[in-house]
Amino acid sequence: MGIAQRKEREREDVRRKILDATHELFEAHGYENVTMRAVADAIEYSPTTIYLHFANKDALVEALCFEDFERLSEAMNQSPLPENPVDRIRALGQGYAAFGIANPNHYRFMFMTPGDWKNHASQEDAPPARSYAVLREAVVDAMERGYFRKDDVDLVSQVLWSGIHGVVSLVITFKPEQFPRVPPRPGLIEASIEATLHGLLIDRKEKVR
Amino acid sequence: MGIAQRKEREREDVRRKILDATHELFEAHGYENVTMRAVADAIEYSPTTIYLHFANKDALVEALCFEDFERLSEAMNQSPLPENPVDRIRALGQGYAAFGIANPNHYRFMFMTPGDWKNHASQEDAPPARSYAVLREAVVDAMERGYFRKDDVDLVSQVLWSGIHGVVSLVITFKPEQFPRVPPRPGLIEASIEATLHGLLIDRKEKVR
DNA sequence: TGGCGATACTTACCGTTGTTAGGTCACAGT
DNA sequence: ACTGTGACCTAACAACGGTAAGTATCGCCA
Repeated sequence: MGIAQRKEREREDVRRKILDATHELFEAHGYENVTMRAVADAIEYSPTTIYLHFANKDALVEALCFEDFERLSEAMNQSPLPENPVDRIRALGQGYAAFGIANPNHYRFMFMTPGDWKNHASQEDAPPARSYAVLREAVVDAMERGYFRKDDVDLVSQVLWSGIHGVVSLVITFKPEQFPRVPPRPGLIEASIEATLHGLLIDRKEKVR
Repeated sequence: MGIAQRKEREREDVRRKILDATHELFEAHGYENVTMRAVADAIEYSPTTIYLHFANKDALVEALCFEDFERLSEAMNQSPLPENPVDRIRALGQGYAAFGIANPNHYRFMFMTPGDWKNHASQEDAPPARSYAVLREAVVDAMERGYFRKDDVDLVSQVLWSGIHGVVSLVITFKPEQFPRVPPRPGLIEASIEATLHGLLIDRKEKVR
């Protein structure tokens, strides 16, 4: 019965081609300049073929978005994470920021564009929830080990997340070369992480770095 | 010579109508659902008339954006600002956040969408620069009066700005009703401001509130 | 071997978008 | 009264996301 499997494989190949082509177009031209026809041209199929694999453009981009969350998750867990929870939060933030800066168009769609994908994304096992869970765990750890004041874990996690997200999205939106008057300062990412962390730490004189 | 003035006034009236109609459509349906034809319908002119006042859709939205920056500036300076620089930063942050939450579609275009308007926006007297200048001044004040460590003023200003921007943009993107698993915690805005502030303050035991 | 049914894929089209070309028409200046 | 300017509209363009209906290919069973 190798035939059915071969057909399935071929189908998967086309799907992969579509996703890869979309990924590249995304990266090169951003979301609003990615058209179904451009994707079709890139993979050398007619535009309608895409609809055999994805219900519509939203579904296609959503699928791509899910893969990007996987990549983000990898970027955040890439080096072995420090055992110390505060250092771990630092490392997570750095990985997160590096991903966002390196993939601005993807980041923009993932975190700066409203869309229905969130309904699926809020499921327990979805990649977005997993990345958040890693941060949350570090926060729990930091509280248990006395680095952070015991508080609403999600509140503190969201303070940390929104802090780093603010830096990344600001840098993405106001690209230095386009906004020359007050360009994002070098070291802004580190400074932001440190400021938020120090604001959350119980005793700032404690040796954390 | 009242004729030329009357014509100029009429012309300005149409321009105002266009901007007001766009503003309302923006608020009601968000950026991507605002079409030139919808604006034209709203003001009871043909679509082409809009092009007599604005070069294209981008220029129209950019003009609207500038007016929004004025409104943001007002929202931030609405109540008499506290004399204490730290309290002032708090008040500025609250005003900023309130504006963003109340006008998510406008905020999204102002701070979460790249565009060429930034080239104009970076001019000294443009509203975006003015809002930033108010914050910056508070930071200078806070440093001079010993609340903040003396440091790169723009770096610290941007840390504060990106902190509050992160909260606002996250709340806008992940609307609680659409992202039910981990909705933004109540008090997130205040907690974020406080965390960043405490992280920047020289002596956290100092009585600042 | 020849016909059948399913699946992959395309062409042609629909309505809508931003935008432009070209024409109409009122009206102020001479 | 004539003319030219400018406001305004109709009609159309190309490109978009998406659909309907057709063609062709290929494995399967007689």
